[in-house]
Amino acid sequence: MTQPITYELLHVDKNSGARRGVIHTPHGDIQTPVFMPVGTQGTVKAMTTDELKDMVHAQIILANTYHLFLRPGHKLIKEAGGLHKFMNWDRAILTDSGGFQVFSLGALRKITEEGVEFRSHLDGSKQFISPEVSIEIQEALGSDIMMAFDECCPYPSSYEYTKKSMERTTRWAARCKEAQTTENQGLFGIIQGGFFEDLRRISANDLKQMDFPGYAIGGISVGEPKEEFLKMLRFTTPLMPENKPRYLMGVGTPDYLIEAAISGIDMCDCVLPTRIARHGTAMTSHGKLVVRNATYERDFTPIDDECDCYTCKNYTRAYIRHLLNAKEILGVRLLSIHNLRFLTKLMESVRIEIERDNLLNFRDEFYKKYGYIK
RNA sequence: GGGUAGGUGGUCGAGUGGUUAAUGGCACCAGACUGUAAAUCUGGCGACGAGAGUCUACGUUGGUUCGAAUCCAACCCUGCCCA
Repeated sequence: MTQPITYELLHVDKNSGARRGVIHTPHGDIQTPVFMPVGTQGTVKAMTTDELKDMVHAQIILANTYHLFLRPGHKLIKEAGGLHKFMNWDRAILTDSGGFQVFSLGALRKITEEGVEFRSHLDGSKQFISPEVSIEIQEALGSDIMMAFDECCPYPSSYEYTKKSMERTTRWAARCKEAQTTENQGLFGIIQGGFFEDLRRISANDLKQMDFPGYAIGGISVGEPKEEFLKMLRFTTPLMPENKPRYLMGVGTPDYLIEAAISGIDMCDCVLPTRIARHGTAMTSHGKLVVRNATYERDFTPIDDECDCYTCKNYTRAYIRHLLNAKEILGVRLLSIHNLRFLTKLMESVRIEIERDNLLNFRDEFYKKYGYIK
């Protein structure tokens, strides 16, 4: 069968080693490195799909297996014609497997070799997700890229626990691959191993044997110090195949995204831009800006004077602060548009700078203005 | 004019003799947020002080008491009812 997800390497930055490429999917090409907005429940919170295309220029978005399984149910979405049709999005979709919920719903789940029993955060009911169930759900959703069902370990975790967990994740990955029945979806393996280099190496090697069309790094950016993050990122990325997409899960902040690209990552996703937008904070070229704060009460300038987004072209800090203060939905919407566009724009710049072999200089310039965050 | 209920910190509103600078909500101020249990959560919120602490406060004035937002008196003001 022809592989539905393929990676084409266009250029490698001679100075940083960063990759400029294209991922071909059944729902269009993705220019990489790419930032993928997260739309857990079949919606990037507060955004219409037209806004995601026209204002944010999103090439691909995420959705979540666990959440859509609980509500409205994957069968309903299949009945609707799949998630693309259900949510009116004709570009690529990547679905997370529910693996992150094994981590984030720590208190509400029980892990066994067979799978994970969750207490639904919605109604407390018992739910069970195994590698096979996760794939069944993701196939029903019809995403372009499915993720293997994994466990994302908390930070810190002991060597013993991390090792057991990683080995189980590897066995689960094999079961996911075995369970897949569709030919128009690509299943990515997830490298785990916490903050232990030998475990990362084992995980990467074992998963490579299974020949997935793409690989992800999971289990970092879970609250560790930045040095730890960078160390693990720089150690793990070179272990990933060069001819396939490399996806760093759950990142993030502008500085992390640039570092990821430099180390050779092609894809990143994060809830941060939309979440902090809802909480009143903007990402800007000069660092983060808490628009809620009283300092901006009479600031009639845009969120970011260097931004080309709809929000920055049309609205002021003072107005957005007022909307947030008055709890008007528009404030959250405008900030979400801005934050998402800020990151997709950042990645556009990253792609251009890679082509010019100039990403390292770009990073230095960016940090000068943005502030290097430890 | 008579009766009645009441006047508490930005606001609404608890508190009816001491451990009360005074519960709580809201407003306000700040912080956190990284494969979304998140339009959420945490903290602050009389003044001065880095702090220990000091001072000023529960309509006003006076009183009772070791001690008063809490009890008493007069006055001022507000709501409601009657004339």
